[in-house]
Amino acid sequence: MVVWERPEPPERPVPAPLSRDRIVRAAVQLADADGLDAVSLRKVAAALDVRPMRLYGYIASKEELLDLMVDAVHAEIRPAGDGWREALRSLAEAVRRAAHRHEWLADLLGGRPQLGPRALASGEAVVAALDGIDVDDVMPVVAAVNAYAIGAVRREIAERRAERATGMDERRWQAELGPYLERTLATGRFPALATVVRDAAHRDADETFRIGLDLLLDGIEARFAG
Amino acid sequence: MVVWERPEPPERPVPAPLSRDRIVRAAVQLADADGLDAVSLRKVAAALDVRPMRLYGYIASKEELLDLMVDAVHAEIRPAGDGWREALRSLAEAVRRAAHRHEWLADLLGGRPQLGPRALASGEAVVAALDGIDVDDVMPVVAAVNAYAIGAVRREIAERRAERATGMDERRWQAELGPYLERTLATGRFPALATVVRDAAHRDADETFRIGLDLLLDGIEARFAG
DNA sequence: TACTGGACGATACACCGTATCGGGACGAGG
DNA sequence: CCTCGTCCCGATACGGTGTATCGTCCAGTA
Repeated sequence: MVVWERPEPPERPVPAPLSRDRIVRAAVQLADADGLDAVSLRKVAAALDVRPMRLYGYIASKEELLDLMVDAVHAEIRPAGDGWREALRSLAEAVRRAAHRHEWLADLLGGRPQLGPRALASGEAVVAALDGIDVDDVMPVVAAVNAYAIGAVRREIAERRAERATGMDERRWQAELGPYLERTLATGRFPALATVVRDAAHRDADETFRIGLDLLLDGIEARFAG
Repeated sequence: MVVWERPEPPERPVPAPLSRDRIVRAAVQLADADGLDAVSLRKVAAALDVRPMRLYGYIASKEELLDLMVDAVHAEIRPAGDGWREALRSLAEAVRRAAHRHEWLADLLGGRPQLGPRALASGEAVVAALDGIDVDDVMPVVAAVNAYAIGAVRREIAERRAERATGMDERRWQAELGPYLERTLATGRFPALATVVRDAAHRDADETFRIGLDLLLDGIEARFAG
């Protein structure tokens, strides 16, 4: 059959150009939109118009994909500011801001060692800013600030989710947990707790985070940079 | 057929007596032995010689089972000691010890609000010990120590697992991560980090945890109990 | 005794991560 | 240029997950 009347071959779907970067971006997008549970290799593959097993050319397991996602977000975590104190504070606050932008980060933070290039770059930046501190003290100090940031952020995100889950309202969890807590405290089994909840000023999340961070930084200053 | 020659009905397995407590104990045992991934409703049910759906009479979802597991472990977390400082320190160290006994706890800590009776009892005990501190400052202080403990413990357990995964050896991760880190630091892209890793004294996990905790407690003391 | 309401849990569903291995692309040898 | 062998890709399949559904069976009542 001559070429003039021979039909073109069926439009073969161009194999979607793929890369770790594209895969990770798709996964992050899914997680941002619908939470970490929405990240499955099948869904990521579908978002890229690709069959699932194709991904295994770029990653060895789902765990690796999660590691890559965390490292990708570390690009947004760059300490800035003059002096060790500002560097540490901005590190902690950058972690918190990143977790606000990507709530799923709270589920992953601290779950596995972060040794990707962007995480190391964050570490490099903060360690470099700590040159006023004895080299033997740098690691414990950074570790402490990191630990605080991770724990505080997890707690904050967990609370935010619990509030959202019980009815989408902002101030009071009306549906379940609020009344449960009130009832439980009213039993008198937790008198000190009840007093604090009743009488103490209720701080918002920003303030709570800042207070704890300041306490830790004060302690560091007194010990190492006095 | 007369009863004399009619066989007895097949020995029906006595329906295993069940309770939340038994279910949670079985789940904790599975998690202690083989990690959190080994906890599935099917495996828990099998351990209790029961069909999976039976469990839904006692819990509404797997998430609730995990909440119950965390609360059960909180029975081991009781702050002790005289004065607010000792109470906070022993709280943090009790969390850490619990996570050493139940590594899976690190995966769950801070992931959801802890409002079970045993978790509240821990909170009650520590808040009661803080009566020397202004009522408005109690929550932020406890939250800060809790945040630090959660973050530090997660980090520590994550590292321990990474070491174990790369070849079961204690001091040096020979298989993968160690050499990777050395190679990466040798590139010169992270000079400050490389200096610290090369020159600084390497602290063990106990010491690292204690240092960070002391820093935080110092900061609290300076601000609120001075 | 006959009926009925409700609780229980076997079955089934939708989905997961990934091991396997058939088939097709491609390079080498005749 | 054709054939054969190799290797690698990815469709298929497997063994698992959490839990919705709804048939079955039993207890309680009329």
